[in-house]
Amino acid sequence: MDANQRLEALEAVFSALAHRARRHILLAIWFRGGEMSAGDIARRFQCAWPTTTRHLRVLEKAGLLSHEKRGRTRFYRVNRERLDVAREWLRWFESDPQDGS
Amino acid sequence: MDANQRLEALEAVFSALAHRARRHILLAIWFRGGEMSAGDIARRFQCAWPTTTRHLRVLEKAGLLSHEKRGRTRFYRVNRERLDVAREWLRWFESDPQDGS
DNA sequence: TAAATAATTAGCTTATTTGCTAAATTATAT
DNA sequence: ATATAATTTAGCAAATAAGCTAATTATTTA
Repeated sequence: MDANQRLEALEAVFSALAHRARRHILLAIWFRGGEMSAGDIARRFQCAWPTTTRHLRVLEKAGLLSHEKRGRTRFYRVNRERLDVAREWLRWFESDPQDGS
Repeated sequence: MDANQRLEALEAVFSALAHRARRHILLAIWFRGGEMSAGDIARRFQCAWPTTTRHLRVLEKAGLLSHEKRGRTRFYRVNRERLDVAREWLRWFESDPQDGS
């Protein structure tokens, strides 16, 4: 992964995590065993199904989810390791700041 | 901090981190020694000063920055510990998922 | 006090995001 | 073949976010 890809990943991951519903979806899938069908996800939330579908797409484009189709059902699962993109960015602030002025 | 405040904090922190310029501002201040004047921040970025001012306000409302006024200059500093709000959310995904269905 | 400097606030425009309903797609069951 | 179920895509309206310029506020210097 080159520097540019890493920047894009950062952008996508942090943007995806910015919406309450999307954070909620990730948690819901994770605590259901890491995998959940689109319908079950949609039913768990108040908003209309197409709205949830779009949230799923945003999460998937960010690499935080992937899906597999079994019959007419799509199962989404969390790509837990992709959250490291955010974790790594946060790590910049773990060591004391240098004065680079 | 009660549950509702924690949710609001989460919302504010992740929303603030969603914008490239704001992440960049945090890093710039941090690596300048943890403190930097509004003018120095504004000059470091391509966008107009008022745009940066608004980014600073978003970051400050999220608790990620605070400022102190010395003369006519405002110095912003990073509230490093506030990033824990994001770190803690990410920790949900550290232990293996439970099947709670 | 007037001019200059540091920064913000106001207000406007454009772009993006979010939510909705209706229509389309794909797969299973009758 | 037809109907039903699971889900997405299309397309629109409303809300939010982001950028800009011009005006304002507060502080220091001449």
